[in-house]
Parts: sequence; C-alpha cells; structure tokens
Amino acid sequence: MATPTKNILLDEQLCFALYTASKRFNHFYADALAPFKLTYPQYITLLALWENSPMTVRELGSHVNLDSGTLTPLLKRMQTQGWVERNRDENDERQVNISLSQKAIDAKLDIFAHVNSCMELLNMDAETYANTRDTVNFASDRIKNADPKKIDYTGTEL
Amino acid sequence: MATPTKNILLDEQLCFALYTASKRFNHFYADALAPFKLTYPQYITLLALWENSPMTVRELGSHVNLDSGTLTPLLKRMQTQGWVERNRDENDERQVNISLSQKAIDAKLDIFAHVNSCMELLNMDAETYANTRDTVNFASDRIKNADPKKIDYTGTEL
DNA sequence: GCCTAATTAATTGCGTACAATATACTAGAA
DNA sequence: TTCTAGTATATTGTACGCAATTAATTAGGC
Repeated sequence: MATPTKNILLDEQLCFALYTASKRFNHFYADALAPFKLTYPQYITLLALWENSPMTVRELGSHVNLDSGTLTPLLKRMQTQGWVERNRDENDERQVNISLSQKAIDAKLDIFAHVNSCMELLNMDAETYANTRDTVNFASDRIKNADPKKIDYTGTEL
Repeated sequence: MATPTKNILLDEQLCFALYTASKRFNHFYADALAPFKLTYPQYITLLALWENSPMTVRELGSHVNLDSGTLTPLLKRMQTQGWVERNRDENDERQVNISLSQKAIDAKLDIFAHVNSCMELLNMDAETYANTRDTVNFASDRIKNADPKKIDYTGTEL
C-alpha cells in the first residue's frame, strides 16, 4: 500500500505566513515613509549606510541581501533624489563607493522619530517584538541552509 | 532638553527579519519547484485552487492576497504552461473563472510529495513549525491593522 | 612586461507587486 | 428604457528581485 501524501493547505504554510507578513510590512512602510518619498528597500539601504558609510555596492549588498541587479538602479534613483552619492573608487576602479548625502545625514533623526511613532501602532511591547524577530531569524537560518537542489525529483515526468 | 530619538539598527528590525526570511523562502521554493517550472506565487495560486476550483480572479486574489494587476499576467503565464484555464463567466461576463487543468489535478500528489521532501531539509519539527507560523501570523495581524497614515509627520520639511 | 583568472558593477530579461486608470458589464432608480 | 452607480478584470507605469551575461579592471604566475 502506497504511503499517503501529506496534504498541503495554504493557510497552514510558514512560507505563506512570512510572504504575507513581509508584504504587509512593505505596505506599512510605504505609508510610514511617504513623507520622505522613500520605498522600503530604499529605507533599509539608508539604515545600512547610517551604520556605515561609505560602502562599496558589494558591501552594501551583503548587508541588505541584494545584488547589483537590484541595487544599481535603486541607488541611481536614490542619487537622483539626493539621498546618496556614487563615486568610482580611485584606487580600484571596479568598485563604486556609495556614501550618504548631507540630506540623508540631516534627515536621519526626523526619519527615526517618525518611523518610531508609526511602530507604536503595532502595539507590541519590546519583548514580544524581540521574541518574534528572533523566532523569524531562527527559521530564516534554517531556510538559508536548506538546499532543495539536493533532493532529486522522482515523480512523473511533466 | 529634547527627548533622544531611539536608534534604529537594521539587524534588530522585525521588518528586515521578515523581508529576509520571505526572500529566502522564495529562493528555497524556486529550487524546490524547478522540476515543475513553477514560481512561488504560481505555487500558492495552485495551492488555493487545489482547495477550491474554480474561483473568479477576485476570489482567488482574496485567498493569496494579490490583485488583478499581479494575477492577470501570472494566470496568463500559467495558462500558457497548461496549469489553469481562464473562462469568462456566462452569466456575468465581468468575471473570469479560473479552474485547474487536468495537468494540475494530475500533478498535485507529485508536487506535494516533492515539496514535502524538500521541507524536511528545514529540520523543524511540526510543533516548532506551527509555533513559528502562529507567531508570524500574530505579528502579521498587528501590521495589517496599523495605519501609519494616521500619524502625521511633524519633522523638518524635505 | 604579458597573459590569464578572478573580481566588481552594470546590463538584460523575466516575473512579480501594486497604485492608478481604463474598459466592460451589471443592476437599480427614475 | 435610459441613466447611473457599482463591480470585475485588464492595462499602464514604477519599482523591486534575481539569474545570467557582459564589460572593465585588477592581480598573480611566468
């Protein structure tokens, strides 16, 4: 007798919970960042740069987990809007150094204050917030280290 | 004396944890679904249809949280690849009914079996998996109900 | 110095996401 | 019936996200 295949229900999937929550946060930040005309990926790019500027495109990408295919056009838009500057490295012309503009340096505290105000709407105490984040990061590590390419497909040909 | 603004560090943000985990799952499923030439959004569309077919575009969208701007082209690609059929409703021609193709009905158990095999790579027992999902969904509800448009920006003009 | 392998960004192509708009159709009021 | 408000999908425009490729530059071996 064949082993019955375990059913998969959409609303029970962790992937779908993460996918939905991530999109909702994207929408949340779209509204929260509207006064600054920033998108969510642009905001996390600024967060990374506020911690460490300048960085090469590669370094920046390793912090925000995005590659040059995403970052290059994103950074060009941010440059157009005056948030960052892009300069070829003088010593190694393969590299492009991304640095904060004065506007970005000046706006930091205003953005932090406004985002912090918006975050209070979540009604999550610091402990719940931290526990949730740690739980997500725990799962995230597991996902990162799993490689489905190792499992070869043995079912019917398409 | 002014209140000091609370600092915001990228790696401490729940939004970034969710954003990263969601992207990693997307990558995980890209590999897991490669034998079937399905993307992750296409897969959750199939999950919804396997539970209930046919559905109108609108009904489907309410299950997977996507609007027609995303679904219309996605469903056209899935139709081209033989996963779904699209038919105008005879009674109400505004609606388009999306139904599973025979190929999708036949492939269901093969896809479930392969995805389940891949999921074992996560090394998460059922309880941890369920707790993580519930924790994410709890936060997701909070994010959904928060509306940053209610907070007006009082900082410096841009 | 000269050739080759490695490194870094940029580009290309495809597939989402979603706001805003347009189009087609339906149903209800006058 | 005709006008109108509402509904359902499609289209348009902008911005990711990432695999794959290309182009430019650097560094290492000889």
